Amino acid sequence: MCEEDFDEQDDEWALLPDHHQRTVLHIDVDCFYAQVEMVRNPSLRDKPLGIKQKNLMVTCNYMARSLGVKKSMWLKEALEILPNLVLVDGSDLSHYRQFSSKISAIAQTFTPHVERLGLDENFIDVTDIVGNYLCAQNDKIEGHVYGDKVPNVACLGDQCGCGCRERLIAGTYIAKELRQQIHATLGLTCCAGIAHNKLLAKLVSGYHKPNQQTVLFPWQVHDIMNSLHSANSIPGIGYATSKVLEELGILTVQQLQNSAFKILTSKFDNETSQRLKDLSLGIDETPVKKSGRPQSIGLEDAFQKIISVAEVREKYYTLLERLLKLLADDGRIPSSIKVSVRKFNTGKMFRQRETKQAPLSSSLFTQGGKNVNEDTKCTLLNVIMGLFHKMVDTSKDFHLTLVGVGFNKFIERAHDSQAISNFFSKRPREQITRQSLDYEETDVMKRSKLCQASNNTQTVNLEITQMKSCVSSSEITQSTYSINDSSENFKDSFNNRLLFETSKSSTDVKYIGDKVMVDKTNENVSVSDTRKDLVLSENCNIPDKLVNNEKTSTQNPEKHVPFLLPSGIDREVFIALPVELQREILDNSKQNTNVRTEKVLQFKQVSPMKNNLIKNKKIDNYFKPQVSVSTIRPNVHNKKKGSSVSVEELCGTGIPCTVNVQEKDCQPSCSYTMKDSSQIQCSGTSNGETILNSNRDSFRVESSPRKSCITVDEIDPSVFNALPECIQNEIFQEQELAKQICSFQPKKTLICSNRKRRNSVSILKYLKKL
DNA sequence: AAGTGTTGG
DNA sequence: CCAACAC
Ligand SMILES: Nc1ccn([C@H]2C[C@H](O)[C@@H](COP(=O)(O)OP(=O)(O)OP(=O)(O)O)O2)c(=O)n1
Ligand SMILES: [Mg+2]
Repeated sequence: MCEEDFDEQDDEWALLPDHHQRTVLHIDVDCFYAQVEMVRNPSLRDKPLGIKQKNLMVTCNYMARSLGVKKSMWLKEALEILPNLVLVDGSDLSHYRQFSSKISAIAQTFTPHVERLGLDENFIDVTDIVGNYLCAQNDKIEGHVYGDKVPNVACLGDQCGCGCRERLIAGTYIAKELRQQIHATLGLTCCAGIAHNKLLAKLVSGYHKPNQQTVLFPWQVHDIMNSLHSANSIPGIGYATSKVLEELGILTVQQLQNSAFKILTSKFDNETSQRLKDLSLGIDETPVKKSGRPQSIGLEDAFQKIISVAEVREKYYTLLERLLKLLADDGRIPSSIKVSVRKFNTGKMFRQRETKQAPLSSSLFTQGGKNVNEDTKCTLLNVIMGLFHKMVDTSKDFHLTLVGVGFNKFIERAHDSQAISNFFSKRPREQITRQSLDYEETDVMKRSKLCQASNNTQTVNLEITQMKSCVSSSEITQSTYSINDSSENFKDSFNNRLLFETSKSSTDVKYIGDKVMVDKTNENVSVSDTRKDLVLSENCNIPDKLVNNEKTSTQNPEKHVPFLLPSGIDREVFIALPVELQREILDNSKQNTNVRTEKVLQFKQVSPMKNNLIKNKKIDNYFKPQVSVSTIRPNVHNKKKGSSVSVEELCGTGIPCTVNVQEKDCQPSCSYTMKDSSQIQCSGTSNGETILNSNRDSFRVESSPRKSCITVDEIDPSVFNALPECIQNEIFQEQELAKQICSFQPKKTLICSNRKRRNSVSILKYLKKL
């Protein structure tokens, strides 16, 4: 055991002041897959429901849980406990993905700082909007306070004084509103946790389930951390780490809190040791990182046994066909493929998978457009089988239990010269390529007046929620939340995308008590029939005063943030834009830079250990990137003259390198040392053009004078709107980059660009308003 | 364990 | 490329 348990004297721990500057929400949908299935088929609501994949019941609804069934049970096991368990196959994730992206989209109407975790969880950093929800003179809290017996207790005294109390209380209003919107829009209930960092928000969100929310104040951190038992109940400490901790005699969170630095560093590197300690104390400075589009798209298939190459090929082919569809929907081009197998293990199931990757030529995908041709399929299958043979010696017997394929390292689809002729002609919207299927393909909804409505209405039984319909057409037929006559108004013929706000004829829905009013173009039509179960499910507990709301809605913030569009952006145009662009417009208009929120990362994520011994003295460690990529670009310009060296990316390319910035004769000059030790040199010229010379590759660099920072409102909206989505996207990327650079240090400005970006730069000048 | 996804070394 | 972690 660890005899140094209470040895806190060694000052090797970096003892940081624990800040409470942020307000972070974590939301987690209740029994996600099961709820989605119940929304899709309401007759399942009053039955114990399990969702299965193969022989596993991945989740089940709360009724089933109350009857003794647990998440992640074997089907067999679950049926023994509950023979009349209703089962729905959940192998097809597409419905879950759709709902998932809509959840994130709703969160993104509050703030862009939304990080997805799996399909049903989101972290939301609401620090920059809590100000809009601060209410004078009230201690009223929405939902539970950690440790309370009943919800809505008055706030205990402020034991901190830094303002976190007010911010967190404001956070409870945001969480409440967000949850209501998710419910009103999608029919899903969820839990929320409100705290000053991600770890605590996540931990606390699970304290009252289902359909409830809980806030944790900084002075309760000690309590909540000590209420945990085994170390691996901390998110981030998984199986492997806790096994190693066990070897050190560290089993509980408390033991980890009291562990000595030296003990941990005997098995983990310094960063990890510090991170583990911090986690045990509830300290977590990791930022809420905006989730972009997925980094990988993959499929796998598990089975009892496969022993012939023919079967393997068959399996891979089936997966490939499905995967290519997902890929086409995504719209990007993968530059790498990954193939995996799981071999049958006689003994334990150590060593789960093996994978092999191979680069892919982008030309495989640039020809047929969306639908890859048969040749490509064939080529890919051959690549896959090639990789397979690297893993499995087929001259001997083999026994596989899983095969998988995935694409990664995506690049945006290039737009070639033919596109330029189309820039100024209006193309039918249908021809415009869709950027992504998933969570980028989301909707923006208007929320501003909604909570005001609820503020003014105190007499109804249920809190009023008024939303524009935003269910997709496919859901309209299935969801009880649908509105019969809404299809025309809400379906965007463009790419089958639904808009939350469209024309004047959009339909408002009000949920009032157990009745629903449909308010169409200001003409009230009451709908009474099937709407009852629409309001709030009778099977779900509805605590948190969703039901008896008395005055709670008056506690909602007066101030709300409506969408303010930057000048020059027409609302209609805005709405027609892909969500990604909408978001960027909103970002830009708020003058947000990533730098503010995505601060220097002081702690890396828990990292796995290698051979149970982590190097901790290698000089290397001191030169690992300390900042997230998005902060790097601006930092380049803050570098001191002379020879400051740090790890960077090669401006905007994502390629890691070491940058050495110097200034000679007022011209920026820097050299980049790439990972493979190759060198890229660059020096500025007076005409604003810079060419990078590399012994490895050629990079085109444009040193951008300030005037090239073109903002969207310099572009005629109608012209802009007529552009293909992909070009619009580029322009925004360009602007984003320009904005960051302009807002930092225009003095030394280097913009590295690839070919694609150069195109969009050159076309910008044609788009400026006269 | 299904089936996916992200990240750090 | 893989291990570790997450849902
Ligand atoms: N190992 C896992 C864990 C989860 N999921 C899926 C099924 C769940 O429905 C969904 C969300 O996971 P959660 O852990 O949040 O579980 P639930 O949402 O189902 O239940 P809870 O109400 O406890 O959040 O992800 C999965 O496929 N495999
Ligand atoms: Mg969940």
